[in-house]
Amino acid sequence: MAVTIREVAALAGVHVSTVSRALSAPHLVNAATRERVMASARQLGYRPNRAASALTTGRTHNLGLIVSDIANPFFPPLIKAAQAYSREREYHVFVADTDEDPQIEEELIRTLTKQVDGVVLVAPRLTNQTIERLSLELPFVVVNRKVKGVSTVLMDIGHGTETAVAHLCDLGHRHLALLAGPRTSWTSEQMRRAAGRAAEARQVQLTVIGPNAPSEHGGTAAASRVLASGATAVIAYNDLMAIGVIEGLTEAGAGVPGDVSVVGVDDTVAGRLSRPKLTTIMMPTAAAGRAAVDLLLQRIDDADDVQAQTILETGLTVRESTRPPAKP
Amino acid sequence: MAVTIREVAALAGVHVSTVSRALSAPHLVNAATRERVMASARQLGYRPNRAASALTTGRTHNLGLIVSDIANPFFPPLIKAAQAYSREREYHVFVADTDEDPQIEEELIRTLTKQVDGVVLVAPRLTNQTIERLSLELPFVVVNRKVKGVSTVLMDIGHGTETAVAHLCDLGHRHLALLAGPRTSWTSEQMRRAAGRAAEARQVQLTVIGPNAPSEHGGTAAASRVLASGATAVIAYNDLMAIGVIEGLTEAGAGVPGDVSVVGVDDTVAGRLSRPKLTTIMMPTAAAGRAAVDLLLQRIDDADDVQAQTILETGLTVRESTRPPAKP
DNA sequence: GTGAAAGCGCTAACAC
DNA sequence: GTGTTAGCGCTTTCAC
Repeated sequence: MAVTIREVAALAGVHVSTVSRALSAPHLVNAATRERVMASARQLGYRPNRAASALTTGRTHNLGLIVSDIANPFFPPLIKAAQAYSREREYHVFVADTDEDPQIEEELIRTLTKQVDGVVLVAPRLTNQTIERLSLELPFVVVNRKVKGVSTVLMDIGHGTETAVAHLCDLGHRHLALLAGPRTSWTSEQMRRAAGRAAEARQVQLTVIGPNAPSEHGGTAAASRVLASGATAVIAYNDLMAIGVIEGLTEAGAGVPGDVSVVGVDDTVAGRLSRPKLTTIMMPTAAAGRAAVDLLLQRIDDADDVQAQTILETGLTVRESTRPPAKP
Repeated sequence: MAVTIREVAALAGVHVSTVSRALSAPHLVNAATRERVMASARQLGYRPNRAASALTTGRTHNLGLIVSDIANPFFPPLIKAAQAYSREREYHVFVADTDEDPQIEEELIRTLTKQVDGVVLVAPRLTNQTIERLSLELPFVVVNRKVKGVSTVLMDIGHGTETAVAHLCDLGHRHLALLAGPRTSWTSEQMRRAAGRAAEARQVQLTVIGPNAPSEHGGTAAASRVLASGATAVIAYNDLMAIGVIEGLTEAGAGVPGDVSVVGVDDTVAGRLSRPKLTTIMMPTAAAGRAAVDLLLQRIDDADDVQAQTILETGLTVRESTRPPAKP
């Protein structure tokens, strides 16, 4: 076994409790002894055993980060930022992937409960009710969802959607299709509403298609319905779905952006790399990752169960997949 | 605090140790009492506190997974597979990103040591010597690296590289460039050797350029040197770099694959999505993730420090970025 | 300012 | 087959 607080105490010629204090509450300890303790600790290469301290303090210094699909390029920048920021704040993070399955999600939270001080749920597939229930036992921060009593980080997709609709209308489109995401996605619901409002305001037709799987395949599968609807422009739930629908449309003989314009959401590498380069609603994923951890630690440290909320701006990145509609 | 083994014991009318046994060594307990214990546990929603049991058993049931850059599309499928497989085996995984920085990598391993039963190092940036030293304190599995005394999962990039060289030679190329990766990358070194051998065997010229950053930027930055070398085909260290060099070449007026052919490595979504679609050496990332966890758990459970090794096959995925050289 | 002692939740000898 | 006991490494009263 590795070096313990005992050995540090022995070397420094003090009691273990003094070592403990020197390390976690330095101001309670004489400067001279503190120095001696620190020196011994350094010399022995002492590293506190967090499992042990978790037992007494109830603080594990670990966080959970639960996402629906790590392989979706939306998540990695968020995970990366959350993890880097946690490391700065001396927290480790368990990253878990639920494969879009609410049951796995709940089970994961359950088994993680004892091992973490809090959990960040990104775009959960769980119902609000379930999240509310679980949040009684453990601090949560939810990203892209509103849940009563739970701190949230929201990316203002409503605004981004309006901008996208405006962009398409300005190009001259009069009939838009919206490819919805998973049924329990808050983001998808926000998009639907915002698109509905914006379309009405501008007097253009809107066809909602879905729910669809938030993947390339979800997009290709929806292509025929887009064509059947007669829409000349489509806004997809995310970049992956947008790329998929472009494939599907192209295969069906409809050019993008020649015949149909396509807008994605997330602004992932995928959209930047695929051709035509995707016009997409930018989601501030890295900022969201940091903000979520920030809120979570705040909640953990203060324990005044204040429900905080951070709203992040979205924007429209116009590239090559949108263009005025073909003249009939 | 949540429900403990004590309360379960009280409800079942037995001693805590009986509960502990019923849960972790059921065969040591009378079937009837076991049932009673189980029932009580279920009724109270008891979940063992792993931090506590870690303290006595020395087993945390956690693993560490350390990668250089989560945002590199090479990693997510590996992480996803490793995590899903760990979950099946009742392990949680800490995922950490080192930002390509060996110092962060070492520090991360150090702080993780007490909290995990073992660590998977994917394409580490640390020196073999450092890894050997660290492996004395904790079981390791290294992916795409050979380290004395440490179990490894290798993707046979040498073979993939030979296949790629053969493919380019068959197309008629007589001068190839190899864009090397980071200096401490085992994969890069294997590629260099295999490409050297294969080029010599086929009597074609090979120019090695690098080291380069394993990113798009690393690729664009190297484009001018590719052009200067006079090579008509280039094999890049990974897909990202390949995409970058294509951008760089295109900007410099050299068409891909018209003037120069480009081969990537990894077979990520990025390569499939970008245009021209990338010809690339396929790396079995998901399989590697599972294999790594498998080896690690084996090592943890058996403790006979046998050094195991799993070799995974690579292959060549031919798409649009390679073509016969332009006639001079 | 520092030491002594109890205890976090659990497991692992050792009795019986 | 089950209870008793000690103790994992650390923190935290409580004395002094």
